Amino acid sequence: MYTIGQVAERFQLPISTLRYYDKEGLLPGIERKSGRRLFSDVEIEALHVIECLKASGLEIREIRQFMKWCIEGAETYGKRKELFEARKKAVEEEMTRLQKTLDLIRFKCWYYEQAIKDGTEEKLQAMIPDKLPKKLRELYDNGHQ
Amino acid sequence: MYTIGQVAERFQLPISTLRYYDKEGLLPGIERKSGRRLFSDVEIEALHVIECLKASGLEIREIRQFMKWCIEGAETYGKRKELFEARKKAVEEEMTRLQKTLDLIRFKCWYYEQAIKDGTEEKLQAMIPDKLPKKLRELYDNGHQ
DNA sequence: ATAAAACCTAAACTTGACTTTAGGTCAAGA
DNA sequence: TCTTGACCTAAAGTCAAGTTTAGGTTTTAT
Repeated sequence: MYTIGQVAERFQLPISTLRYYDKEGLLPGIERKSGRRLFSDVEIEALHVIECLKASGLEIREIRQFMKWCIEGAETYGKRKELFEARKKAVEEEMTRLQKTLDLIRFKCWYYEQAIKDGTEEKLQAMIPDKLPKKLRELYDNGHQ
Repeated sequence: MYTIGQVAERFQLPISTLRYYDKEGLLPGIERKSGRRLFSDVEIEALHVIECLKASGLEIREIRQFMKWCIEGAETYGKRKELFEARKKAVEEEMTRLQKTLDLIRFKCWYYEQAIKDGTEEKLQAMIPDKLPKKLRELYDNGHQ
């Protein structure tokens, strides 16, 4: 059993955030001793899942719904699985988007490197439409679809 | 030259968002004709960069700073390059984080699949600590570092 | 010429996820 | 015992990134 301070330290989260999660129903059935929250391994695991779902882009209110399903037991296995399947898809799409973002960023890094190395921006801008090396041209185009 | 409506359509953004970007200084020096904004290729390119920087996690106020640097000309090449280098690092880190998130999500998908297929949650939970196939065990651990 | 569609501004409002504040309770060490 | 640090709640505040509203102007199609 851990105090709220110990858990905050372990997850590197402010205590106020843990209280907020509890208030929002993300830690249903957490034990109390004379008013103080007692975090057990169940809550530690819940916090791992909360961080995972948050990182996947899920909102607090949807995480609360998931926690409700957990309490309802076996009858909600299907809903819970579908939720994670949907998060999988969302995260995969976000990674694809970030990969495209990265392509354009890499192009811009190269672009400014050239600009610093050998000339004015004007020269370079004239260069983009047709004289770009094939690989960089692809990076540029990727960023602009 | 494009109207705000045409650009909104092209980028699939609400018109109000384009006005907001302009108000926040993200489209410096945009032309006007009798009060109406006229988007040229310069603004189209700016919007591509705005979407890229936003996707990388940059805030509006920092994108405004970047746009100011663009106006200042060649003397800010260094600052602009450093900004993109920093965004590259940030996006790479985010992708690493999302990969870990995905590992845990995949584990949860598998977990609920098992739960639905062959039994109660209790049996499964007892199974996690030691009887997990090696590959899934790794997924689980990845999600909990 | 006129009416609808597209545009404009300023200012207020919204939303989500916290954080801060104010005022109090509890417990462990000196 | 006392006091200090860790904890508690409710309610208000904050912040970013828009969105909505209200009232007005301009363009375009009939």
